[in-house]
Amino acid sequence: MPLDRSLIAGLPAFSGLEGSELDSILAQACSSRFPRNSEIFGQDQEASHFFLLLSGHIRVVRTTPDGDQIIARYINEGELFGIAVAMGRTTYPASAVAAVDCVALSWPNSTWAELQSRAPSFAGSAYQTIGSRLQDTQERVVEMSTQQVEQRIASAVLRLVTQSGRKGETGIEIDFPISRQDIAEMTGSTLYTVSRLLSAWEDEGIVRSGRQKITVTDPHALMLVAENRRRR
Amino acid sequence: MPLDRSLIAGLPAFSGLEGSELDSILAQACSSRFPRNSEIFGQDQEASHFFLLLSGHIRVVRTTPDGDQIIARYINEGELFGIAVAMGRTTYPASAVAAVDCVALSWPNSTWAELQSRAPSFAGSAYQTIGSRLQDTQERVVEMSTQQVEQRIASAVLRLVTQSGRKGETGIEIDFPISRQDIAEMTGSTLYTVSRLLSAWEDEGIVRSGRQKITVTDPHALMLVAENRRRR
DNA sequence: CGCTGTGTTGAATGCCGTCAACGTCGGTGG
DNA sequence: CCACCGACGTTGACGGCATTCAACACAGCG
Repeated sequence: MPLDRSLIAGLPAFSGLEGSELDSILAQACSSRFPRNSEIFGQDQEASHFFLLLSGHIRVVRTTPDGDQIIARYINEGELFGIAVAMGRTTYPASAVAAVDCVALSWPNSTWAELQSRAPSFAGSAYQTIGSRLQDTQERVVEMSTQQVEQRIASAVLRLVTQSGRKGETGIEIDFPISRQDIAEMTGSTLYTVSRLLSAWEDEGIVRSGRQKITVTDPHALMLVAENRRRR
Repeated sequence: MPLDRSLIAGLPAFSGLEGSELDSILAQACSSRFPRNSEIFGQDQEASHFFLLLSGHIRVVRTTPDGDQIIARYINEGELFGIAVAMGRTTYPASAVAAVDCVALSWPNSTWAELQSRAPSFAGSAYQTIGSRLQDTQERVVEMSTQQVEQRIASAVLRLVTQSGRKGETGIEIDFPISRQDIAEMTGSTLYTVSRLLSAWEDEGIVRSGRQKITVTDPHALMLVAENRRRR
């Protein structure tokens, strides 16, 4: 079954392309389903494809030689990932794991060069994606260098709700399962510290949280925490 | 005076280009001298040019709203910098300061699009530069998340000597002036801790250091420190 | 009904940041 | 040439933040 261009027509990566161009791009793509917690690709694997996430959420994880794991970022719907080819890499620098059941398009890396010349605005958006990820990562380095754990965790939770938030009954909730350990791996902290802080914030009425679930009930207060301007 | 193509012919950014193409690229470039400690461009400034460092060393610095400074990286001879345009940015995300007297080529951003189509391999190398900086920065996040200060500082010093080292009499030395404060801003530490560690390493015969100068006399031992496998 | 993954909380330790005081070098101007 | 001054470097003492370890609670699931 051919893929319908409506899948991708609205995405920023494809803005400025004709319908027929969309079709020819899609003709080379392949759609796949990835169940929750399955690995889409592994760190240091030979990079064979690049991907576009159609639905779900993906966790990008780096593992150190001695087994520590770091969450590099979460990928949201409509974003490119696994674009090692656009960076001139032959292996994936991290692994990608489905945080929930996911659907993604994939293209063989061999199509990259042709795609780039046929649809330069698509390639351009890939480069821009890489650029903004560089910015994000630099920002993270700055945070880790200058802020203490509470502020970093508050910032991380804020980013999660703004990028992947869903309106719930009592506030904005992160719409995929996320554990204390996950937050720790995003902030260079430990699950114990995260647990303590979430408990403290819950006492202050800023968040509500439970098993693999975080709801921010007072985003403004959390912002003050992130900026270390909270009155205590 | 026109610029001679020998200035750039050997650089990886221009590999695979014809001599005449080099000349036409150079025709649009402008060569400038930047004295030590002068600012080439400032953080959040409108990005007007991109640059290639011909000689010297440049420090890329991010400043936080409350005045903390972080050294994002050092630029070495032959590297591109200030390539905000390749990331689709309109402002520079950090400032660039000459660590020593420098000479750099610069191109107006307006030439980027034409350069990209006329010499795609040049643009490609810019994208690869961005990609490898993303990798480096991710690596730095991993280090800051998993290693303690002594290991991070050892790694930073090792990177400096391998990327910008010069053989001295007693070992490999970093060939531009660098202070304890600079190392601290590269590692998310403080000048006090850096000073203590350098003193300790000097007692162990791993480094020799003085005012704005660091010489590694035993790189292998420093590597063991970086990997936390030193026998004490 | 146990088992595994997740979350909570207390207590103790220690790394490293902070502050203070002092030492030293190098450039500059009288 | 010398005195001065600012930038840089060193070292000790102290303290706090966050990790570490341990023990327990709870949920979901086979």
